Amino acid sequence: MKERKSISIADQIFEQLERDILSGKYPRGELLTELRLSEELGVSRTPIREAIRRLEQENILEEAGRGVTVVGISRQDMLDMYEIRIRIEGLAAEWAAARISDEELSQIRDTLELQRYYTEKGDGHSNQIKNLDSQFHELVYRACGSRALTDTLLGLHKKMTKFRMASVSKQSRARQSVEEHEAILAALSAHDAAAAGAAMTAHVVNARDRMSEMGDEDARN
Amino acid sequence: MKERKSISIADQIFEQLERDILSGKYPRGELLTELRLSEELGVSRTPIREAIRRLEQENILEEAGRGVTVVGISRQDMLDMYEIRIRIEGLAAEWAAARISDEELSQIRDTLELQRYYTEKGDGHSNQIKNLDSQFHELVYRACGSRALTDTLLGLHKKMTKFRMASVSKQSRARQSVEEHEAILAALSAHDAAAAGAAMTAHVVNARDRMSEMGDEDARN
DNA sequence: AAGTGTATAATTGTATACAATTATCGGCGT
DNA sequence: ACGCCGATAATTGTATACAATTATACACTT
Repeated sequence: MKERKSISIADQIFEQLERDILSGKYPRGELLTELRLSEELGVSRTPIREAIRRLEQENILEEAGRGVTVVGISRQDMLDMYEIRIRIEGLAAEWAAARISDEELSQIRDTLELQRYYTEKGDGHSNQIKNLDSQFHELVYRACGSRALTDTLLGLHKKMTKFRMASVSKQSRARQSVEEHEAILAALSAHDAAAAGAAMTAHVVNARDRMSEMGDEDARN
Repeated sequence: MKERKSISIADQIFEQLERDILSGKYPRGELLTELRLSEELGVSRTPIREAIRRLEQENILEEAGRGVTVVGISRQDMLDMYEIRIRIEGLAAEWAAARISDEELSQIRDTLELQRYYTEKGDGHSNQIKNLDSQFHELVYRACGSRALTDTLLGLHKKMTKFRMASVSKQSRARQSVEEHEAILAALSAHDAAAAGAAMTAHVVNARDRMSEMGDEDARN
């Protein structure tokens, strides 16, 4: 009955540092040393080291002779990631349409239903909506049946969702997002690969355009 | 005068394990434990652990309750990675064409010249040719000016070049590859983004087709 | 005053000890 | 014979000790 996860300290540190770096808490260029982090976080250097190595592997940190420096991601990185997703996320939807199971379809349906519910309910649920949006995309990634494509998209998506506050969207935009998700789900349900790909690509293009239009006030590189 | 790199044991272990896994030395599904690896490789568990964490981050290993299991990559993964590259590697060439420096151009030119030299010289240089081919692509990635795109493509490319013996190519094909590289370089030199993108995409398409045609005899999943 | 060398401090790299968790095996009861 | 249960072994997680490396500061020389 006890589904013990037993999250290790190293994993927690990794998640926390990743979040703090991508959200901008640690400014780009900041030097981090193992000793400082281990004192700040109250654990030994061992789990810190593991977390740092993993973050280096993700190119979020980079070694700097002594210690590591924060690389993080910039607004431009976000736009570039959209350009990449525009070119391959439709492919994931195409492949998913061809092979998705009823079980997977109903998971997506449930997720989307919740998203619609919170969106119509009004403000105050931006966090739930954000998480459900992420879940929708990740379910499609996993349904595409290609580990290479799933991994690539999951990696990009994870960084994007954790970036700053990840664009708090207005309700009008949230409604549009739900509609686009519904179009994607319809095409997936019909196993119409071309339609699913086109709908997904259009959706990502819209998301990019929304971010492009959004404030440039955040000048921090 | 001494450009000391001081490669740590952890880094060496990482490289070695990555190579051995991607080349198929460790069969998919094999269970690896820290103790076994530390005994086999004659080092303590600490550097082993770091290497394992990094390989997990690359989705080449995955945790398995006790120990980690080898995931590696399959022939199908290779084909999928080609599909991804077909859709984004042209973008890297486009962006590179717009901003590449003379310094970067001459590096690519030098690399290509060597590749042509070894290719014409005949067989017995497949290793050099393979490395120069990798170098060509990676120079373009780095010239594109986008960390997100560079990282994504480097990650895919690294896995592909280390896969099995990475397709020992016949000389006829090697010549064709040189020609395609020359077309890409010409477009980059002219700062013609559209031509560079088209040439690069065509090049990756050809590489995929060659692999598609190549033997299916390797049934190992 | 500038540069060089050396001592010193700070930091990372590696090994090991120990704790905690999880699997495995054998015995016991039914 | 089958399944449950506990002891034992195997394995990972964390901390710490120590070695090795690298940066820093300071004195000394020219």
